[in-house]
Amino acid sequence: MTPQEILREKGLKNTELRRRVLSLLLEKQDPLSHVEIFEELASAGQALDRVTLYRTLSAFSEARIVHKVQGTDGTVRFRLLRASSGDGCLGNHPHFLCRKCGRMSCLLEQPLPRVDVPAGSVVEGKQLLVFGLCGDCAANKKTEETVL
Amino acid sequence: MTPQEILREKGLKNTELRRRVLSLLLEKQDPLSHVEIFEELASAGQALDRVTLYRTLSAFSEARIVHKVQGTDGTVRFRLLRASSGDGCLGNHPHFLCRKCGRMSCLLEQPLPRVDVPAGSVVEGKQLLVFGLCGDCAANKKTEETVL
DNA sequence: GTAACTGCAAAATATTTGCATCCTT
DNA sequence: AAGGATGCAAATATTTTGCAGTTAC
Repeated sequence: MTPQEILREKGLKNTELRRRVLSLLLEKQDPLSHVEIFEELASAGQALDRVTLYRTLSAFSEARIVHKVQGTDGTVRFRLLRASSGDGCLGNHPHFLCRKCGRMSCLLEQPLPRVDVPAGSVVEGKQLLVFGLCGDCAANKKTEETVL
Repeated sequence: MTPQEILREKGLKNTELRRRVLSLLLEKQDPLSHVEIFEELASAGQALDRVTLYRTLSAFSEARIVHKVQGTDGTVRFRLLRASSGDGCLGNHPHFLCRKCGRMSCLLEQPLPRVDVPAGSVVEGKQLLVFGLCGDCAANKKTEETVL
């Protein structure tokens, strides 16, 4: 799906910023933070307002174009959902967060476990976050230690 | 374990604020946020500095007196670990967060699932957060809907 | 034309740092 | 006495709100 198609389907206006954010999310299939998106777009040259980006991401989240993933680093990240993502991503899978480089990735193939909650509680969703070092950072760390 | 004993065991100085924070965490066995702790102690009458509380909670976290739980609401909460908690809490269990009242509770009896990560990654920990409505809020919500 | 969206200013919130002072050990 | 802990001021970072002007439809 193209950015235009996504926006049209959700009844959101087809503006340049929104297209750019969606293009970026389509390109990088991992969850991206507000800051990552801001810097990526800003470094691509164009002027960009943080406030508008906040509102854009909220709008996308409410329209269920993206899902929000809360990292153990305190930062929320956003990733495309469903058809838009091209991989049928529903958001209901674990995520991996590298504490060194801060990159988050989806562990798409794995299910979330069933969790029993106290009687009377209503479960609306769940998030499973695994953190540690990604392959790259684990490899570099080894190198650093060898060097030192 | 008493606050004094916990502090002594970890080699932290036995100050009044620290004792008060630990007493509170011992009393309420659920994870509490910075704000919750601040307000609870402040409403108990005594003067209290936010900065000191931040530093106190960091110190507890580094000393592994507490563990940090990141909520999907963006707020970190703290709970006693191990012997101090009286229930052998190691932090490695799911948590439930009520999106209405904001209370978080530990689902102590349940394990965290095994998660496969890409080859080369190093797993240091994981957090499973279930969110929705707690028993109280679910019950009240029903009432509200009936009334309306 | 109209509602939605944007961009700027500013407010509100959250967290961190520096430093002088105080207190526990 | 000495190092750790505190409290205040201030810097920094993050997110939200208001509003006037602009744009997509």
